[in-house]
Amino acid sequence: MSAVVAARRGIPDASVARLPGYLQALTNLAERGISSVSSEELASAAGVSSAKLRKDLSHLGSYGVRGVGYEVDRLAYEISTALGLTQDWPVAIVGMGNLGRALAAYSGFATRGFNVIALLDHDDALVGTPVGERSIRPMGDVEALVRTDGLAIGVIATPADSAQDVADRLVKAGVRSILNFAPCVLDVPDDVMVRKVDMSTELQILAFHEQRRTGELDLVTKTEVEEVAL
Amino acid sequence: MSAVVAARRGIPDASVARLPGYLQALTNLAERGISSVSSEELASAAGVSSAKLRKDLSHLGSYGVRGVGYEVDRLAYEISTALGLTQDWPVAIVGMGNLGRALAAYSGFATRGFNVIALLDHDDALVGTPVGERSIRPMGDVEALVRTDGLAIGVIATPADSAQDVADRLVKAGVRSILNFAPCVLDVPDDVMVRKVDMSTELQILAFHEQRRTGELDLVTKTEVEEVAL
DNA sequence: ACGCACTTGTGAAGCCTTGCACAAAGTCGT
DNA sequence: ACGACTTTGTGCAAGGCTTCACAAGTGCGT
Repeated sequence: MSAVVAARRGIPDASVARLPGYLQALTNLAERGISSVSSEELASAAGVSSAKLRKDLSHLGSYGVRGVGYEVDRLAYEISTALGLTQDWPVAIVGMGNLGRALAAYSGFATRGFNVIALLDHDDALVGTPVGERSIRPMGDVEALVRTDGLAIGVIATPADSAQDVADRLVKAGVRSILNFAPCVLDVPDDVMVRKVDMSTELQILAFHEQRRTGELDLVTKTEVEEVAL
Repeated sequence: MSAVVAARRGIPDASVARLPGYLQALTNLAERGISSVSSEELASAAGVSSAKLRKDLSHLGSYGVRGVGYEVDRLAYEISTALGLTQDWPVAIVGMGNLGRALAAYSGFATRGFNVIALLDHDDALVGTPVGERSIRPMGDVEALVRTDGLAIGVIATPADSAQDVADRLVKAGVRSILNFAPCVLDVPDDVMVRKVDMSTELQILAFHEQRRTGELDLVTKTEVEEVAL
C-alpha cells in the first residue's frame, strides 16, 4: 500500500481533532506574510507542544524540511486536503431560535470550507421568516437538499426536547454527520457521526477545577473533619 | 487520608469531562419520576458503556447498591457536589454580538448552577444597550465584579481579534477560568484555565470523517494511482 | 569541500484510558 | 433461613496517546 494512503487511513482521532487548530494558526501566519515556520513556532501558536505537533504532522506525510521548518502555504494545503476541505461542504442549520440565528450569521463557515445552504425549522409558523439574506424553510425540504445539493452535514440548534426528532428526520433523509448544540444525547445508527457542543458541560468542567483550586486552601481542615466523620 | 478526599483529589480528567453528561441524564430521569437506575440504563441514557460509567462513579465514592443500582436523587447530588455545583457560580459574558446575545438569552445557565451576573462589551458605543432584562456594561466594571460579586468565570464571545485583549483584561482583574468561543488560542498564565468551544473545528472534524467515508469507495483505484505516482 | 548549527521525523518508554471479567454484596421469593 | 438472581466495584490486561531523546537530513559560512 502506498505511504500516502497508509498515512491518510490511520490518523489517530486525537491528531485529527488538533488539525483544525494548526490550520487556523497557519492561516494566521500566512495573513501576516510569514512563509516559513518551525515546529516550535507553529506549536506555540496553536497551543500545543512541538513534539506533539511533529508527531501529528508525521501522520499526514513528510512535508517539512530538516534544519528549516515547514512552508506555511504547503502545510496549510496538506492539512486542508487531509481534512477534506478542498471541497465546500453543504451544511443545513436546523432550529432558528437565538442560537440558530447566531450560527446563521456567523461568517466563519464560508472561510473554512463550509457553505450554509439552508436554514430549517420544525415550526411551520416560522417558515418563510427572513433571517439575514435567507428565509426559513420547512423540515420537509431536507430530502430534496440531500438529493439535489449533496447535503451531508446537519447542525442541530433546537431545544433539547425536539433534537431527537430533528435528528431522526435528518438521518432518514440521508444525513450522516451531525453537529449537536442541544444539551442531550442523540440516538442514531452506528454509521451516523455525531459531535456535541454544550456550553453547560464546559462551564461545569471549569467549575470543577475552580472548586478544587479554592478548596485546596482548606484541605487539611477538611481532611480532619472527614476522618472524624468516618 | 480519608477515602472521600483521596477520591475527590484524583478524579481523572476524562471522568470529569463525562460527569456533566451523567448529571444531565439523571436530571432527565428525575423529571420523568424515575427514582432508581442501574449502571446499564444510566450509561445508555448518557451514551457511554456501563463499565466506563461504573469506573467513573467509583472515583466519587461508593454510592450504588449491588443488585439494585443507584438512587437517582442521591447520585445527582453526589455528582453536583463533586463538580462544585452546590454553589451558584457567577459568570460574566463578554462580547455582545450575535453569539453573545444568544448566550445571554440561553436559559440553561441558571438551571445548571450558573448565574450570569453581567454582560460586558469592549465597545463603549454599546454600553447601556438593553439585552433582555439586563443592559450592557463596560469592561471597566470587571474588577468590581470580581471583588464584590466573586466573579470567577468569564465567557468570551468576541471576534477573534479582540479575544486576547479581553482575556488579558479578565486575567488582570483576577478571573481564573475562561470559556472561549472565539476561534483563536488564548495566551494566559499557567494558573488560568481556558476551555475552547469552536464550531468550525467541530465541523472540520466531521468533514474529515465524511470525506474518509466517501473516499473508501475509490480506495483501490486511488491506491493504484498513487503507487504509480511514487 | 567540510564542519557547524539547526530542525525534522520517529523509535521507545511512560502514562492515561478503556474494556473485560468476576468476586463481593445486595434483594426477593419461597 | 436460604438459595437464586441481580448488579456494583475493581484488579488486570490491552490499547492509545504523550513525551523524551536522538539519528538523520538540510542549509550556511568559511
